[in-house]
Order: sequence, then structure tokens, then C-alpha cells
Amino acid sequence: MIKFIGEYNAKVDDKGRLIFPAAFKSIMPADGDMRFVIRKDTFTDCLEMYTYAEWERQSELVKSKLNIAFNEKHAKFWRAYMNNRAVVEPDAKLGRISIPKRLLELIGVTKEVTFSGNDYKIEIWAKENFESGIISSEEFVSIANMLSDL
Amino acid sequence: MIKFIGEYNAKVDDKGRLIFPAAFKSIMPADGDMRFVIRKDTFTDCLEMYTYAEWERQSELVKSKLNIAFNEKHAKFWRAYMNNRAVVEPDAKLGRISIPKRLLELIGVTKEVTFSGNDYKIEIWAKENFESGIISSEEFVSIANMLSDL
DNA sequence: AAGAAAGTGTAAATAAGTGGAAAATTCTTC
DNA sequence: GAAGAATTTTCCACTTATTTACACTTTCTT
Repeated sequence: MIKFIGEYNAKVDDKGRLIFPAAFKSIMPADGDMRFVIRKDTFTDCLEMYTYAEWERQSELVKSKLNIAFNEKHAKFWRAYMNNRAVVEPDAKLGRISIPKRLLELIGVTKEVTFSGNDYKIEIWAKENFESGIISSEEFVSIANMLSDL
Repeated sequence: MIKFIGEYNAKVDDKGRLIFPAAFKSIMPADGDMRFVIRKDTFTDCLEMYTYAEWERQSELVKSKLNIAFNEKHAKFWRAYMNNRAVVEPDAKLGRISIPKRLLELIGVTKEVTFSGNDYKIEIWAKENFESGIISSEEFVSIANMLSDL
């Protein structure tokens, strides 16, 4: 499975597009499916970006646990799960992706974004929010200690 | 199978028609069946829109869980499930669909609607009601936790 | 049968999205 | 550090989608 590592910045062009970093593009199979699914993160002001294949894997798993037709809670959950999503694909020549304005606004993007490779997904941040979104080293250590009990 | 992802708005024209979003149209097979089945959602004030093929699959699934012949409650449910339906097809030139007034009134549409791709179906909302139909992130997380126990 | 209402089709104007060239920058390699 | 390659940015042209407007047909009502 593809794993994305590293951080890259990009500027938003006059039509709201941004260049998908070449480093990420190069680890995608050259002839394969270049579609990605993007979603607003549940907790924080960033977007999650999955390969289409990875999204299908996840969404089928979620769907298999739900009874959408008969259970009202499940139906609502599914709606929220599918909310604020978009499919994007880098264009052939330049590798630009066009993310709906609405989603960029949700994470406060104006001029620049940070793509942050996060294993099987990529996170997209407004550049100015990226650093502040990372937890402090104190908090990091405290959570690490908590985890060591497991 | 076709999967619809993303949210798009459209305005209702003077005769109650609305343009089916190009993004959804483009993922339909070019020469294939362009009929859709529309139905009032069971729980909330929105319409569900299925490809004709998906509707057949879906309704067979529901029917298989019911005992229509011998269970009165099931028979009533089935009748209600089949109620408030319509078949629509985008017109050739512009891709507009004409949804019966009755159905638009049921979901409170006046000027604008939101098409919301929901994987195997599309939901149609009165634009002003769309956001309020989405559950809070707290509720989302609580259901997610519940599901992960399964 | 005439008029009104609803539905269907066409056209043009506007808005939005897509594609490509080339300049500027960054990164590599020598 | 300089030359070349690759990537990223800016800018503009073009195509497509959406909106608005209006004409025509059919159906229903009176």
C-alpha cells in the first residue's frame, strides 16, 4: 500500500487550484488511478486526502457495519460520514488539483497550503495553521507516556 | 458500481426544473440508462435519488427483509416505502430534471437545492435545510465509537 | 372550443472550470 | 558555484456548465 511521507507547501492559483506535490505524485503507480477523495477532518481544521482505492476500502468497511435503510441513527451517521467530501484528480500536464472552494474555506485557506504526508493519507492545512495544529512537545510526551501503559 | 461523491447547488427554474450537476452526469456511462428513481427519505426532509439499476437492487434488498404477504406491519411499511416516488431523466440538451412539485414541496424547496452525493445514492435538499440535516461532530464520534465495538 | 395551466424545448448570456504557455523558482548534478 | 533539469507559479485563452429568458406544445378546466 502507498504511504505518504513529508511536508510540502503550495500556493493557491487564481482559480482555486493547487499543485499536487511531485514527491507524492512520483510514488503513485504511473499508469494507475490518480483519483483522490478529500474530506474535512472530524476534529481539526484540515482536509484528509485518500487514494480512491483506500477510500473504497474504508467506506465499504463502514457501510458494512450500518443498517442505513432501517436505522435512523445509522442513516444520519452515514450522511455525516459522506458530508464535505470531494473527488479530485491532478490534471495531466501540470498535476494541479481543484478542491471545491467550500472545503478550502472550511480550513481557512487563503493563499498557501501545506500537504502533510500521514502514512496512508495526506493532510491538507492552511499553511499558517499547520504549525499551530501540531501539539506541543510537552503534550506529545504526556500522550506517549499514557500510551506506554497499553 | 457508480458512486456519487460531493455537494453541488442548483437553482430551480421558473417551471420547477433543476440542472443535474455535470460532475454526477459525467460519471454515468455515456450511452447508458439515464433514468433515476426519486423518493422521499424515510426519516428526514430530503429526497433520495437512485440510478434505476441501483433502485432495483435497493428495493429488492428491502423487500427481502420483509414478509409482505403475512405480516400486516410489513405490508404497510412496504406500501409506504413505495409511496412518493417518481422516475426522472435529464433532458438531452441541458441535463435538466423535472421533479414533481409534490415531492419538492415535501422537502420545502423554493429557490435552491443541494445535491449531495451519498455513495450509492444522491440526496436532494432544500439548500437552506442542508446543513441542519448533518449531525454534530460529537454525535458523529459517539456513533463511530458505538460501531467500532461491533 | 377557448383559455389557463402545466410541461417541454430552444437559444443566448453569464459564470465557472479546464488547459496550456512561459516565467520564475527550486532542486540536481557536475 | 554554475548549468541544466525539473518543479512551481503566474497569467491568459478557451471550453463547458449554469442561469435566465422566452416560445411552443400539450393537458386540463370551464
